[in-house]
Amino acid sequence: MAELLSTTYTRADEAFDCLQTAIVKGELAPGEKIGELELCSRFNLTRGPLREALGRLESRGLLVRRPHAGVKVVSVSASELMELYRIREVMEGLAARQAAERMTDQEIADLQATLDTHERMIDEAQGQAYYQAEGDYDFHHRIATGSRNTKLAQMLLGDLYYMVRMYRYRLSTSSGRPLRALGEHRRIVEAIAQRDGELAEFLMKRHINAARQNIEKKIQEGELTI
Amino acid sequence: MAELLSTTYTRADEAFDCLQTAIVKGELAPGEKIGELELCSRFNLTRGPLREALGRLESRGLLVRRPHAGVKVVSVSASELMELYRIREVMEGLAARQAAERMTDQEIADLQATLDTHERMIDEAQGQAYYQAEGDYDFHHRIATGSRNTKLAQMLLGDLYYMVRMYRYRLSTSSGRPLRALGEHRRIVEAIAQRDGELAEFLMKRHINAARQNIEKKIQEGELTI
DNA sequence: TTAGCCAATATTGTTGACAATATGATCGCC
DNA sequence: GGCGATCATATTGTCAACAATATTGGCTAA
Repeated sequence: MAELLSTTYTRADEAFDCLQTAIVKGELAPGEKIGELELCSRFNLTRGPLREALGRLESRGLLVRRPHAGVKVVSVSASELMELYRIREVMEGLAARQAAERMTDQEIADLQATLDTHERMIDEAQGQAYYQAEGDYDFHHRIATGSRNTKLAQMLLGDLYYMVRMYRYRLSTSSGRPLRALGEHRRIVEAIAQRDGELAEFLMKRHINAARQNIEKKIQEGELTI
Repeated sequence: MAELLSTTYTRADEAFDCLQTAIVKGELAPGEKIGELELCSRFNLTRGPLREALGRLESRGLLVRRPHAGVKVVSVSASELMELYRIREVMEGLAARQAAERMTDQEIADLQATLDTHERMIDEAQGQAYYQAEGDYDFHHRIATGSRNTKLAQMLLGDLYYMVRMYRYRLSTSSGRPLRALGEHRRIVEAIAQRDGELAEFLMKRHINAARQNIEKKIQEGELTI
């Protein structure tokens, strides 16, 4: 069924991955207008596969194209970023509920183990927000997958997370937040382990809501410019 | 800024639209394997734009591609369709809440007017499920747009609805449901008109949940095969 | 001086030919 | 006779040249 082990990796896939990570990491700045030939030379690609990748990325909302005028990386305003978090809130709430109903015991055990890893990371690499961000991503990734809701996972992992991650990279995490976030993660996993879907949904929604408010505060304080 | 009036319509766009409607209308059956050359002759296209359109459609989950093996229309199982409704439930709940907060009075008035039109349609074209489906689509479309949440509207209108509509076309609406659905629509609009976002969200979620249960029942009764 | 128009240019959109690969049938072997 | 490997074929992936169009700079006129 799921032939994701398909070893065949086409140039268009390569182009897609390269561009996506470049956009997410900020190597291609939001609002930046980029030419096809420039991208070709930069990633050693030809225009055919590149254009196919551009089409996919446009479809996912990471860049906008105007016929004959070129392509530019999407720039998300502060208010749009907040809207993204509102969407995450309800979708990940659903994911948590379904994960509580459907994750295997093994998966839950693994999830708890990763939280321990995250805790060590936070201790060791104090202030290095990068690891925290990666750990956070890992946590949400596992729950999205654990929901066993293919489309939901696809929308979260394929669409929303990439847009959110665009801003994670320049978001200096506030000193207190990582530990509080870890605590929230633990409570969510607890609820999942107890197969309490309703509680898991509630906690997840509150967790993402808190993250949103945290970012909103920073934007208002001018620590984060978008 | 928003040059959506951009009159330039590229071949790839054309290909995309043609294929999308063909898939939604069932002219390309789910699970059907289709060759590129066949599609080219069928829609009078060349392979370049076609491939770009295929990429976009794959990215939206309407078809799956395996390198060198061809492309086939996605086939959604009954359980996956139910999962789609679970996603709709939370996302449209959010849309309704934000619509209650943000729609203009004019938009709300228009929305109420369309409900009157729908009522006439149901009266006149008794049993003609097609009009009911279109009216229903119109209703949900307006609320998604009215949420003023760009990404949310994009995900609903660009992704989910097309997948759901694939099955709308072969779903014979049960005699009682259209009128009940209209009543639910009216109550949702009422809540929006009173700017009661919480209630609008609750009613929308219940509305979609009812639709899901309706379909689920039909599937179990064997009236609808997927 | 500035506003509007026009043309040159560079970029994108499109096309058809070429290369690589999965499929399916044939043949040989067990 | 059934099963596995091999090869031919058709289909997809890739490429480079051609056509169409939006932008930009300069020019003219008010």
